[in-house]
Amino acid sequence: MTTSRTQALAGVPLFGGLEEIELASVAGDASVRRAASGRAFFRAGEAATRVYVLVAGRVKVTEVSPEGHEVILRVNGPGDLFGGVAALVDGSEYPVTARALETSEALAWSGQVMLALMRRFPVVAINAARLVALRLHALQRVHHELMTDRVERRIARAVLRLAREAGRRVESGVEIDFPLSRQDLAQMTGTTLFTVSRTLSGWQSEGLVTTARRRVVVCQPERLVRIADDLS
Amino acid sequence: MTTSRTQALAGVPLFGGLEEIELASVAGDASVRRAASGRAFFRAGEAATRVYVLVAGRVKVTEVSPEGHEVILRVNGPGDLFGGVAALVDGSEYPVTARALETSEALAWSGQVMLALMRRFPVVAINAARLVALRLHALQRVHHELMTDRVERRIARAVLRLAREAGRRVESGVEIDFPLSRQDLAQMTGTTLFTVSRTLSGWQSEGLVTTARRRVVVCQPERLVRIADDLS
DNA sequence: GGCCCCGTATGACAGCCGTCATACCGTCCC
DNA sequence: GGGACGGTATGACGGCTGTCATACGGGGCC
Repeated sequence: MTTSRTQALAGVPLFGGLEEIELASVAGDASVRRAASGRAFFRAGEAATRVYVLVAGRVKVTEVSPEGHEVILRVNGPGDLFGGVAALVDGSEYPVTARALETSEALAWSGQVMLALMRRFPVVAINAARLVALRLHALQRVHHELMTDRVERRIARAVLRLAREAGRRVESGVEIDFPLSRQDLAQMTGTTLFTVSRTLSGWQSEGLVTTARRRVVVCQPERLVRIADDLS
Repeated sequence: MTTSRTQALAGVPLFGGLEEIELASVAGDASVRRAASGRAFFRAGEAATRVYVLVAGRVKVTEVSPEGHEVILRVNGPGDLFGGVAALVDGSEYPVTARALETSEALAWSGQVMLALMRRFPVVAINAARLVALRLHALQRVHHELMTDRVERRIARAVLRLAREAGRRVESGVEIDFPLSRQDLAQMTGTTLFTVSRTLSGWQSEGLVTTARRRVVVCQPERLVRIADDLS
């Protein structure tokens, strides 16, 4: 029971630096949450009561504006913290929605319990600060790209990032290992599904990628990198 | 000496929850850093050795891409943490540049000392995680706007934010209390100085704002809010 | 006081890309 | 197997806004 949870927490960055016994104690305070593909762990606006660490599956974190525009902020994989630090602020609400892209499993702690853990094991609080900072830096880079780069380059960067973080080797190249629609890519890169469709079509006809329904395989990463980084 | 530093730290969010004696101890570990207008506390790429808390003045945090495009990520005021969490990661580099917009003064701790403080006072680490999370959420909102909103709305939002965070009441309205050029606004909103100039000119001729060299005064905030929020 | 430079203003032009319309196709579900 | 639906493809059109050129004016520095 708890031992399998403890194993799930080994190697999770949030708990790096804890002894095994401490890890077991942390695991003992956790509850298991599962979400089928398409279901939400939590939605924006709900009371932020829990902190999650993803154990298996994949979770997309999205934000919706009052006008109804939805954007994808990131896609989390196993080991990632999410729902994170909103839950540490009393009475706050989740600012984002976390939705399973495929059947997913996470460990969860209430904000109160996580705060107690952090006071008991300061390294966990330090890790949390670091992790959020890394996420901030990643978002700063994407934000910078959005400000200064054309659409094609932004899509190239997004595809390369996803291939790096969630790629699986297949015979023809590296496949992005979860369902990814044109619309999803558009919501990550600040463009429209039409432009993404056009761009991927172009790349496909030149052999850079092969695509199918909600599938993308990167065949020639180096040419994609050239699109992403070329200083012209 | 240390007592004046201690006073400077009272009310700083990073150290919320510390007793006065503890605060004095924290202050004792700090060194004072000053930067004249236009000088940098640190630059992107330098070894991230120090954590700063701004005591007086104003600091803009910018990021430069390999192509040389510079964007402004935020403007910090007194009490704000900056250079923050990069310094907690061993051997890391600052991902951004922090430059004084006016003569500024900060307290600084080495990353090692700050880590020790966090282990001794876990609440400081928890505060740090919260603060970085708040900054992340703020950037997420701006990022969302950049993806979905037109330029005029983005500029309106940026001006309103600055007026709220760094506004000073004057007879004709609320003046943004530090030098702010068209170029600065462009680098905050992902557009060009030309478009900002055109937009502000339009607003000025309609009486929404008055402008001068690196000066912006918001005269009719409610009409600016309408531009920022109108669902049309 | 005068010069230089930075910041600003404004017009002309073009092109990236958003918007809308239409059609195709694979998948799922009865 | 057939229909419905969600995802994709592609064209036409237009406008927001980036790019470039030019000019002006106020501040600061010698």
